[in-house]
Amino acid sequence: MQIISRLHTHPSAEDIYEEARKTMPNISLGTIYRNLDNLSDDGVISRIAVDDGKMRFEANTKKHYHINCIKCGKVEDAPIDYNHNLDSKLKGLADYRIMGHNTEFFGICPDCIKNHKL
Amino acid sequence: MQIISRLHTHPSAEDIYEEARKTMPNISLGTIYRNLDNLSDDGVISRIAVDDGKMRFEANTKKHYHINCIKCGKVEDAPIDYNHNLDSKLKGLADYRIMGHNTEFFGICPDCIKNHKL
DNA sequence: TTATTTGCAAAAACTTTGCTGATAA
DNA sequence: TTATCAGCAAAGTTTTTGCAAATAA
Repeated sequence: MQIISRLHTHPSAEDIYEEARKTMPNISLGTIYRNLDNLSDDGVISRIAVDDGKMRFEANTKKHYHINCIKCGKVEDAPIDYNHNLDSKLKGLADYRIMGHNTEFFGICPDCIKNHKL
Repeated sequence: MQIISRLHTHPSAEDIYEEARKTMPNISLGTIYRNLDNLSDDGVISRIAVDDGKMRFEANTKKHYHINCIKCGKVEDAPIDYNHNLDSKLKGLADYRIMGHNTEFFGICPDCIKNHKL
């Protein structure tokens, strides 16, 4: 938990594992996944699904959006508020019991623009 | 391509494989993945990342949103328009070169509400 | 013939699970 | 002591890849 709070990088399980091993060299990846599951079931951390196939985690459980660089894969918080209004709007249009939404912006980050990476 | 156009269910690679085997019994999953990659690189189909770990595909390449049932996993198009304005708004706030966004609603579908599945 | 695509099987990437021993209550 | 959690390794799921044979240009 301390590790996730400390990292502001939206780490994957593997990232957290690497970080954890610095202080607990014998910890296993299975333990990381199990604790990540427990923490997110308890609502203490949140899971982020990015289009790159791996789950990411963060300590910020407040609803907010992310922005993902399609070149380097970096994920950051988007500087824009969660639109609760959108959920209300959809409630009137769909027969679903709407519980929320996730919005993920994609684009090219300043670093990759500067390095004109392809 | 015909298969994806015909199915309106946002199928996964596995779903498309099952469907393809009905007419081409010897087709392999590797071929499905390769063609799915080619088609989406060419922009003829689009990829949808849902939080359940597998990619889904659809023939509709027009920007739109999805709604995902957290009980049965079903994915449908959300009856709400893409908000181009949101991209413009973020362009003024972030140093990213914004290319678009994906919004995925989550909730419980009518069928699962009716069957009060847990 | 030359280039492209396929089937097949193996491997890769990410995540989950079973089991035994360690730790905590 | 009894319940919970960890390490380890095996297995599960989804996706990618190497290669020789088949097909298309």
